[in-house]
Amino acid sequence: MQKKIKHLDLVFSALSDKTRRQILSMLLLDDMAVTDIAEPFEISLAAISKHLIILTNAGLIEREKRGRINWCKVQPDSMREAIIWIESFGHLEMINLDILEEFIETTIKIV
Amino acid sequence: MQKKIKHLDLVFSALSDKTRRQILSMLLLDDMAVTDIAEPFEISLAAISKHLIILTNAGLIEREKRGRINWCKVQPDSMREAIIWIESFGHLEMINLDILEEFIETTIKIV
DNA sequence: TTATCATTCAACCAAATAGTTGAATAAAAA
DNA sequence: TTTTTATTCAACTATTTGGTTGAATGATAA
Repeated sequence: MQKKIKHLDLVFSALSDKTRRQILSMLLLDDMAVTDIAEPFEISLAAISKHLIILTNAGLIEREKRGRINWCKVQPDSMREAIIWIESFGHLEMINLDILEEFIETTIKIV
Repeated sequence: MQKKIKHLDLVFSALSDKTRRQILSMLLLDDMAVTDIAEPFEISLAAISKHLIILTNAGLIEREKRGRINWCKVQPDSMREAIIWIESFGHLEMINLDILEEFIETTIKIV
């Protein structure tokens, strides 16, 4: 139970940064290497590396090192707990599917 | 669009603190005054007041001052955007309703 | 009016965060 | 072997965060 509390902190905290949400959106489309993830951003590679460590600690992504490439992939299951928590508000109304669909079409922009 | 980005930051950041999540859970049951919200916590009233300001800025709660009492109520709609964002992961699987129901029964504890 | 209650403000502190640059490590390519 | 590429580490800085205490404000009660 104590572990769960900590995990929720880590997940929400990880999601509270625009850069990290954008990274997750990118990884939704395909697994990527650290250098490629960093490419569209203007901050340093070391800064991106730190963001990836935070995402990894929250369980939101997983890493696999093959050769000198460190592959990153999104780990959607890690958000289950956060979804449950956040869904319990709004009196459990399921969200409007039209809005959801519209969102999907613009995922990358809404970060 | 820039505003939306900011708002998501504020919501996820507000949710990343255990005390604030607990406050939201309490407010789900009933509207409360600041002093009553602070009662179960061991930190100072001023610290609780700061948490409430953060929750207010994120739009997660609303305040109404009647007399010298500052009433707080949860504002579930403010989470819609966050729900949409977070739901887009896990490939849009709706969450398991059994898990959800179990969660509801223990809402206050899982913070 | 005076005292009390509810809440916030102001000033401060310690720890965490997000960024930097330059060096270190480790694998692949030349 | 030497060089290049991919990534992280180390040390540093500026800002933010979550907490404190004591004073200030503003409304109600005595």
